[in-house]
Amino acid sequence: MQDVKLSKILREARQTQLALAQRVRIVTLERRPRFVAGVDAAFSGTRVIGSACLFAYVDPSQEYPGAIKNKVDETSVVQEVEFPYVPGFLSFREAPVIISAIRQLEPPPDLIIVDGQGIAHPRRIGIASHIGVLLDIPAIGCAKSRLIGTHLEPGPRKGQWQFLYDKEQQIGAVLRSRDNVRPLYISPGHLIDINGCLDVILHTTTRYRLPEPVRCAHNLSAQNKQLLIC
DNA sequence: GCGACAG
DNA sequence: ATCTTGTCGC
Repeated sequence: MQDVKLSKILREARQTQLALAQRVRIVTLERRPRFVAGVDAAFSGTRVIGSACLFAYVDPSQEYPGAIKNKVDETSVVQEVEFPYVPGFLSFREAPVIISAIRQLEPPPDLIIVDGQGIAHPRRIGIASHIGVLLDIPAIGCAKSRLIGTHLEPGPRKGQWQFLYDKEQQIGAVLRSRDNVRPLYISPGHLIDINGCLDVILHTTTRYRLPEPVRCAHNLSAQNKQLLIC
């Protein structure tokens, strides 16, 4: 990626995003997911490690069974990094490997929680929406910090939240996933709405700030990164 | 023109 | 994201 061509590359990437954004659907989740996947990526030199962890968290026929921690499957894929990190274009850097990892999960996930934004993005197509649309699977954006939007400070207790706005539009929620921790920036990726996102995130988060599937994927990526170095 | 800016 | 030890706080 040479700087001289970066502007041209971003121009094309932007067009891709505008097309994908047309396909994003924010709707009420039809049924509670049974197989929930968490995904993340780690970097080492010129390579990127994408990981996906699948959990059978939610009982579709009953109330959420609480902190079930039964991992069903986990996958990891290594690729050469081919895109720089540019705010607003994260998906072109991380989505390819992550999608490869997700495709190897058995069984396929009913929902995916992505480390990044969903529609809380300048063009409403953050990495969670990007992945959700390409795979046609419900997806949630679960970011550790803000990309765009304004919001009131949510209360200090777990479960307290505030809407994230872009102008007058509600694009997500700022959620306290644990008592006294920095809030998470939650936003619909695809085939789900804000309420659905809060419902799933709260029921997949146990004793840490991040939802268990995402935490697992993060650890797996870091672990494989080490194996890659040695 | 000056900041802001997921991972 | 990554480079990195000890340390402040609940």
